[in-house]
Amino acid sequence: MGAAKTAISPTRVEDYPEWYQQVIKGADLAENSAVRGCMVIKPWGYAIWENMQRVLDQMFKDTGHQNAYFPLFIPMSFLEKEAQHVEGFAKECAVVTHHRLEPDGKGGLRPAGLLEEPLIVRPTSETIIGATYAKWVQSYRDLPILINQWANVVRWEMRTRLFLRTTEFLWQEGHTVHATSEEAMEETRKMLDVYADFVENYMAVPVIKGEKTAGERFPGADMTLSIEAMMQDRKALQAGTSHFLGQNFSKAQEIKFQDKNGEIAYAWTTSWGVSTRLVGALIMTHSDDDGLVLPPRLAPSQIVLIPIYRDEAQHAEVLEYCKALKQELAAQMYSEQKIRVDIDDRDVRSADKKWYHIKRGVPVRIEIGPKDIAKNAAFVGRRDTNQSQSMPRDELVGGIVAMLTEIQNNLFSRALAMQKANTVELKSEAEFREFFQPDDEQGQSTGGGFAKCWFASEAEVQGLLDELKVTIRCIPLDAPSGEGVCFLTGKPTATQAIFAKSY
RNA sequence: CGGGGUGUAGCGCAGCCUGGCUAGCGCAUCUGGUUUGGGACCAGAGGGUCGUAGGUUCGAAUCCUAUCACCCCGACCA
Repeated sequence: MGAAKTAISPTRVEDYPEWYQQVIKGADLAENSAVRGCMVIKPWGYAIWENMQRVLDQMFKDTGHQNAYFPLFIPMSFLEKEAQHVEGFAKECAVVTHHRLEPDGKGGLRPAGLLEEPLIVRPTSETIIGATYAKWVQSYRDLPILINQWANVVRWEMRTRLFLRTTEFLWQEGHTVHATSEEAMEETRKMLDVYADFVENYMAVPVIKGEKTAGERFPGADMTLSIEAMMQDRKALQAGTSHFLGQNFSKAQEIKFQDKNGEIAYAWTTSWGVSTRLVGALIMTHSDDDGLVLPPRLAPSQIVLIPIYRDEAQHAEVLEYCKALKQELAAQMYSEQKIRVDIDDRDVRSADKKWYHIKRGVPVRIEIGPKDIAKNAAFVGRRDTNQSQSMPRDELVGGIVAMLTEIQNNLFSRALAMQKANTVELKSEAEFREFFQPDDEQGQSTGGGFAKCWFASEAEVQGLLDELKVTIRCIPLDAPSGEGVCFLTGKPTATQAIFAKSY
């Protein structure tokens, strides 16, 4: 066979960033809006996010958290209270300075009603939530506070990309308060585990759990944990973070309480979040040159039935058969829910329908025509392997749960194999430079991969990292604890980290 | 904010340098027909203040001036 025609152009190898855009377009997930840097999330993309939300929300509740909602606006003075935090976010804040519009005399409008104190559109809510918690906490009996909110936030980024980095994005942010450092630390770790569990078992994206170095920490945190995933261009994507905030915010905002001994103590806080960026991670981990590939557990539609017919009489017969088959499939449980089955009965050529659903990543496609009905069979296509075959109807109905499970597992193991194949241990500057060298003259596909390296000091390696556009992703929680030798300076060190190019 | 670029039909573009008939092409859309187990073919149709404002000219998508918007590279980043 010659070069096969792909549904997405360019291919991943030809131009990865452009391929990513085209997958989103082909799957009809989202599009750019009239507002710079902000996206419109379309129904198919939003349905994926809703599935993510549903699963995560249950996980949060199962670990003792409740949902609440805090304001979109934060008084500017709140942000000023935690020095590191201000510094981290000041450069990317949307600021509301007026509360009214009036005619400008030239047929247009102009802002009026200057606010006494500017309001910041939340880039994250530590400050407004902390200020609220300060009022709620009096006694050790009020602790812990375990709250999550689903919200939108705004960060005025210079360059945006659909799902990966947009000016406004959707996320959840958990904010908790604890009486002791140990308890807050345990919460921080627990929520990282929840994220890792979700991303690996639902999104089928393998991750590395680790701790951020001081230079990569969340502004105002004592410790930041993250999960890092490898995309198909071998770049790293931070998929979730969990922060141990120590007493920094409680001191800045007076979150204090009387402990069992009657002493006044500052509380210990945490925060943790994942965003619509996860949709980007999903796309870049599994999709291929024919478009989106969705893991069954998160696919809005897990199975699509495509009727094939020539005339109205056949149409009626085939549709009848599809409806009955749908009922049998949809009655079964997969991943604690009824299987999501749709019949695509649109007045569109069947070949077009097939490609439509391939590009949208539907895990299982079932094509039904008169010939299949005669054999009491169905023509079944799997999106993960792109293989299709005729199956007896009984076998299909009886084996559908196993098939969905197999697809889910296959996606994960494929991604894990990819990650492992591109993770290496490097011991010298020469090896390091070689590893992160661009693959071609245009500098395309420059991912390199994950490099495990011993290093002695963040400051000492910074120059090299800037030069190669590499960052320290994390110090893996399971990193070796012994003594090593810094790959750059040769100094002895106890720290091994993962270095990678990143999004 | 620095350096480059682009604005022409829903989308993608040509035309501009060297001004000239009714502003074109591909995809998409609609109609009719032929097709129909695989991303169809033929014929036809609809759809444009050529980013905006001003200027030069008998005549401007094309030349000049101003302005707006967007894109790419850099600093920032879930």
